[in-house]
Amino acid sequence: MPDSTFPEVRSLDLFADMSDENYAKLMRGAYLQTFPPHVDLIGEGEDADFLHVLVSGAVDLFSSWSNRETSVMIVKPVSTFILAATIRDARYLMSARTMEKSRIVMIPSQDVRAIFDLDAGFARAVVVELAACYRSVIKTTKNLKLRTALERLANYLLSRSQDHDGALNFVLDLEKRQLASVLGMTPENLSRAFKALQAYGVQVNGENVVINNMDDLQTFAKPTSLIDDNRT
Amino acid sequence: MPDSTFPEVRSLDLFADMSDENYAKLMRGAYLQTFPPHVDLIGEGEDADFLHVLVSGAVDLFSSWSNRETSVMIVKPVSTFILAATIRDARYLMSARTMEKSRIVMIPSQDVRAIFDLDAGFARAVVVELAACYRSVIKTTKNLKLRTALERLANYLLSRSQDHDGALNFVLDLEKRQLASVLGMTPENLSRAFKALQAYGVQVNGENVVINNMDDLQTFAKPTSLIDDNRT
DNA sequence: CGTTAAATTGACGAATCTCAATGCACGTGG
DNA sequence: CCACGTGCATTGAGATTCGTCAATTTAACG
Repeated sequence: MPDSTFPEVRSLDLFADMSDENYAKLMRGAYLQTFPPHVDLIGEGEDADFLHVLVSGAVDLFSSWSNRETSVMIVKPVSTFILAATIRDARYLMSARTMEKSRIVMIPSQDVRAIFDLDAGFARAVVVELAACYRSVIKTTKNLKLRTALERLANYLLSRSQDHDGALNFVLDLEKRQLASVLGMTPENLSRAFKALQAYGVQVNGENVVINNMDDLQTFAKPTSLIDDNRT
Repeated sequence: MPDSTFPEVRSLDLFADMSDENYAKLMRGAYLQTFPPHVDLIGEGEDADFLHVLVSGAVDLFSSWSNRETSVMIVKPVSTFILAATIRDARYLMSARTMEKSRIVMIPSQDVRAIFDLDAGFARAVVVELAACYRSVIKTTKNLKLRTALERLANYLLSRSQDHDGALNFVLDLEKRQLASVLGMTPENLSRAFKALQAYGVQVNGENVVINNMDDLQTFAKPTSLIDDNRT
């Protein structure tokens, strides 16, 4: 609420197209908060009172049922989360916790909905953002239903390699236990999956990954932009 | 293009709030087509040239990878499909085929995007619709990652019971092979799952389902509105 | 009826989870 | 500096879930 209008937030695609006036209105009731690692931010089932914008750090969006828990997605800066619940004035479908020290801007949901009606540029950006989120989750579903755990892991490694400009060695950006949950498997199974990928030239040492034979791995993983690409 | 402006479409939430003028503009380039059963409408990977509105019949949205195929969702009238690809001017992530004889209105994607910018009511409706779709897919992901196939089936039956006003017996609205694909299992596994649910008082005869002991089934299935509810 | 596709059943194997034990890193406090 | 937690990762053994293949039964429809 102070003078600062959160420049990192302003430059987000979601807010870039709106008028200064409406942006100011939107941020009037917002506040920036810093959280330590491993702090619960949101519990699934709660009302979506705020749209959250992750400015720095990392947030785990997870869900529980019947003593089981799974990580649905990991949010990296700078991006928003739980936009859909805010729009629909509904309950959160996922819980959220910080993975590292994180700075988060919280914008009252009712303000988001109000400004949405006032600002066509913002409305357009929300739609484009939501459509991207939707497509991303569809890809997750296809990944889960069409592939085995080993295939999901292989494609995950190829994706990370792409993120590093196609590098043949890189560092995992997630704890293995986290990665296992994201990929829909147990940590034990992940360990064995890494070993199984040795047959395709993958070496893993701690958090370091080396792809010795990109062709072999790609032949096995059969990546496709209709599942693995984060952009289109 | 003719006089008819597709009243069934007009009354959809998505189009209800827009001006007559903009609705007319949107429908200027649209056309209604009737398809026989089991006709391919869309192949994944193709450009999203049209927003589709299913007026009657049923459409299967499915996806293939590496010789495998899975049904991601079933579309029932009256609703749109592949709105997200239209909005983002991207390629379809899913293929579509008719399950029965179906009437479908096809609206050029560029018109949808153009009218979106002109009509705030339409913009708002698109966002609300997309947010609902997003939340629905999140629930699908949770269902897949947190539950076994048997649990998914049990909850599916409870959902269908709810759809029939809580009736203890009802008729499956999908072929079993289709249902298996939607639930992420093989037809053989579905057969055995139905048998396994006998232990909880479920009787299946052809397409007829009887729930003899709702409490038993609910105790086993542990349904939750954060996964199973289609509305919120 | 006869043809076709779906559904079921059985036998088997692969994929995955669970439980328990061990190993390994990292940080704290002595 | 080292002992010792603590938590994550790994490994092994065994059970469970689930998929595959083949054969059979059932249902649907001309």
